[in-house]
Amino acid sequence: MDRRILKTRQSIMNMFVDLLAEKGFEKITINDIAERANINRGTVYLHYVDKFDLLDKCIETHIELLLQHCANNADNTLNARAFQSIFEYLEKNFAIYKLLLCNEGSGFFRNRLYAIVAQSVTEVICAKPESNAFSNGVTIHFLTSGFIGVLEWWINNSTPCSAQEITEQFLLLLEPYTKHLVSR
Amino acid sequence: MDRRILKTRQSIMNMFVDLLAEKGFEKITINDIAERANINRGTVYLHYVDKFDLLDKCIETHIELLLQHCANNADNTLNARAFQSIFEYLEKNFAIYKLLLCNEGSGFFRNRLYAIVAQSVTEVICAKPESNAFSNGVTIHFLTSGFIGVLEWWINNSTPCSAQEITEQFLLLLEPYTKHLVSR
DNA sequence: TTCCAACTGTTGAGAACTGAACACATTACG
DNA sequence: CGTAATGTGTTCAGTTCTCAACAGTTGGAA
Repeated sequence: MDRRILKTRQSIMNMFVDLLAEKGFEKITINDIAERANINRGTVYLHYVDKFDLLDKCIETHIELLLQHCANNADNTLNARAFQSIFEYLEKNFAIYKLLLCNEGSGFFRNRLYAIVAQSVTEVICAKPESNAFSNGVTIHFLTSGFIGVLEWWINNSTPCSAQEITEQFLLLLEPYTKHLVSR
Repeated sequence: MDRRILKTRQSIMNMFVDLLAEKGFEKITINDIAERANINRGTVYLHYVDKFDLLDKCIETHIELLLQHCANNADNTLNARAFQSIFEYLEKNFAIYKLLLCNEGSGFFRNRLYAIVAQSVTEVICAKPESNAFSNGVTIHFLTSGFIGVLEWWINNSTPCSAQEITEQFLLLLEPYTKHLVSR
């Protein structure tokens, strides 16, 4: 891709996240973003239709980065390493993900993450021979919701424990239900 | 000016100074600069004919910035405030000016600065009624050289004292000769 | 209310930058 | 020695970004 596009989008996204932290989504204007990013106002519209679209794309990008990080650090999507990888990445980029998960985005980010996690869980569970459509649905959403809940709690409370500790705790909780599902 | 030009030149200059500190002028290639600045190699040639030209323009730019800083902080070019302003600016941008003054640039920067200072001194001295072409020449170059010498010593020894101290010391040295020239 | 300032979203012409290619020079290395 | 690798400086068609202008909307102060 043309490096101008990459630079422009990166600049816009970064300044957008900064502004999100400073004044909240409502009060952000396209002018603000353009000014901060040192970019012509019209250029913003070449990449995003409006600031809602920018928020969407921003969330999408950070979901992408999160998944990419996991793919690099863990072979499977559902093992101890993968979980810890997620927690570590969120910890490292705490400021951004705190914003996306809680204050702003009004659930968009959570929903996207939920869908992705649910998909991964589904793949693991439905691969098992003793699968049953109904009980599977319950299990999948129980596990997914549980995981997202832990994650939100951890971020909302400003990572009160280390990534390793939360991973261990979470795996401990998971064990009784899914001994045969999650590879350690 | 088109903001793309400003951004491009700024990026090139910054990376150039970084590389200057890292490997020295000789070993820098246009490829290095383009890569670091995240810019197409050809674009470098749109702004600078080669790396020597880049060094020239770099020096010129930093001379410009130095003068601009002085203009903002002191009304006259030759008073106590102006001198301190220079020392303060050099101190703040120590890394860059150390490079330009000493290691690289092989005297270009010094010469440019010398000319500018000499010009200022000349204007002050020749405005005095008792001016005399010959003795003026001696005085001008004695004062200019003295000032540049102090400045080089201060930078080469990594600013061994504060900007205020060096200014005071310098003005003290200056006093006997130019009591009637320099306004305090 | 009216007015004013700020923001939005769009357009067009033109400038800056892009990648890719080119021929040529210099350097490193078997 | 040859030759492979790396760097130089230039060109070109195509893309992105810029500035300036536009009409329309919104929100707050007089």
